[in-house]
Amino acid sequence: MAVLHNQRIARLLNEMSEYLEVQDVPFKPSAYARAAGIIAGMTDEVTDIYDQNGKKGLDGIPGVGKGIAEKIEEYITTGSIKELEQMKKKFPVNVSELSAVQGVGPKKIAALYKKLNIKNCADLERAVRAHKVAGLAHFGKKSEEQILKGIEFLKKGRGRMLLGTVVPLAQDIEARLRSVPGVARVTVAGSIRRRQETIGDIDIVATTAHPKRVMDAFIALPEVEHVYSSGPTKTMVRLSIGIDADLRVVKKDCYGAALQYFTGDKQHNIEVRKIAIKKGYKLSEYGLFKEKKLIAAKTEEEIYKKLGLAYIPPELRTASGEIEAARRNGLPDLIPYGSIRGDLQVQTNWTDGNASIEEMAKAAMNAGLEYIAITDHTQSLAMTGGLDEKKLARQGKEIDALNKKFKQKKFHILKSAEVNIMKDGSLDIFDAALKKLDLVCVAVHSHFALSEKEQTERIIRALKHPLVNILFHPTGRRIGRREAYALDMESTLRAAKEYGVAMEANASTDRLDLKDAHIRRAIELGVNIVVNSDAHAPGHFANLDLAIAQVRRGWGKKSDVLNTLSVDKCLAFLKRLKK
DNA sequence: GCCGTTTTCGGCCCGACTGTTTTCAGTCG
Repeated sequence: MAVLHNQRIARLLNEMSEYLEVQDVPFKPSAYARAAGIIAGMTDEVTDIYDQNGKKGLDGIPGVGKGIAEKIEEYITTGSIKELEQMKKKFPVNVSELSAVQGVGPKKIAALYKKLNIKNCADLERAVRAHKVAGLAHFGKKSEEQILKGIEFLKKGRGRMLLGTVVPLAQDIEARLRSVPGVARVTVAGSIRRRQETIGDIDIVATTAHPKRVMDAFIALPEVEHVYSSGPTKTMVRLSIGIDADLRVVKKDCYGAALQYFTGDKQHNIEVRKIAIKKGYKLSEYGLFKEKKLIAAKTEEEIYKKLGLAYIPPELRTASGEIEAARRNGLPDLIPYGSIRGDLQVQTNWTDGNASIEEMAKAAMNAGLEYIAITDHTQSLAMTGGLDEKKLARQGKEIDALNKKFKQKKFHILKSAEVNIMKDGSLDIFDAALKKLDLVCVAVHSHFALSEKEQTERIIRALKHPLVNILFHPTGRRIGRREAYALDMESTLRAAKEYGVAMEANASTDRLDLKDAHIRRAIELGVNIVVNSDAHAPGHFANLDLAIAQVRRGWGKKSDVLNTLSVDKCLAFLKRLKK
């Protein structure tokens, strides 16, 4: 609940920022966007701060001053912000929808509205297809092509939401349904339970002796916008955030069968049911039956067991070899959630993070971590104020001092950097400075459009560098926003193995990069994985489990992931890899 | 609209890249 509230305030401030920006208002947009970013990453509840200390308390939040504090207060007390509503009236354009199109920003949105009365993506697509856009100032043929491509991409991702967006909401709904009197169990199943990177709808299984009470509570949730259908065992609704949710209520005795039925993906379920048929059984959401006799239904474990299979963890139920492996008892012992001991990608306010090194360290400690690596951007990523050799040295001194301070707490801060890989595969920091770091991490942030051959050669050259330990977000994709750059993953992974570089499983909600399939291949090739949050704010350490989920989907064990080790062992391992 | 060991007023993050231009606006994060 807490997180959702902050997200909501952050979204509103972001909207303020967008509308101010299209109106070419100077400086205010970045002030609003900054405040939104900070609030989105906060672990404390803004409404709690307001309840306890009023506007003064809000003023104390970094990035929030008198003006924005007033807006937040207005939102908390009245549910809307007058100025935002007025701006929307004056400029009736879906700014967030249009700016989601790659290459379309505030200036272009303003021009498109003023010249062609374009208010949303549908308008834009029509205008582009009629070639009305190319004539405008600063728009040409290529702009039209780019816009069309951007719109197509958005359409492909339509209707699916990020795992990291949906999980907190689903867990929140789960908790609220569980508190309904008479409810025995509630579990979110479906693609969320499998921890798939994007989610099409929320499937919930509940057991109770009083189905109607749960259904009524479900329909009465404030998030419910529309009820498609509702009966004693199944209710389907649309939630206001733009995703459907289904609640299925079964008797306590067939809980396992229902869960099994609603968790596996389509193909997994078909395969499992085929096995049942072969053995003379029938499998449904009500149980495993021989003729009419119930064989198993209470737990998933007993159902799989009766079918001659080991228990298959939800993340693996995708019909990609898990059933054969379960039959010969060859499933991997998956890395447990919560087993990361140190986070090796953390940004701070030295560049584009929004908290100090000390604040991030404290948040990491609170999240149960034993160490973090500070990995701010380097100089060629100018928009983030990337660090050069001098600044890296200065930052190193600050880290030394903090390590002294945290000595009794046995918490360790490592010196590192997210070193930018240049177009030719070289790094933008001299080796002499890199040698002073505890570990060197590299990443691509530009020249996304190189051919597959060029991109692969470029990255492999960086991996070959004798000081490089980890490749961050190896494919550069942003789910639903930007495709991965063209990259020969097989060659890249083989190079990582040869040159002793670990691959990151990045937990940022729209990255999840490497993704499950690549992780699985990496592990097959003996490449080590590192699970990182890519935290830019104290609240982001909570994302680590999202990447652990992807490692699990990639059949990863604890021993495949280097930062499940203690800080000393992890560093020693990375050094040994390089030899 | 926010912020302050250069400032309570006057700055606002330091740049690369693309596609549009014919010297530069707009986007990216």
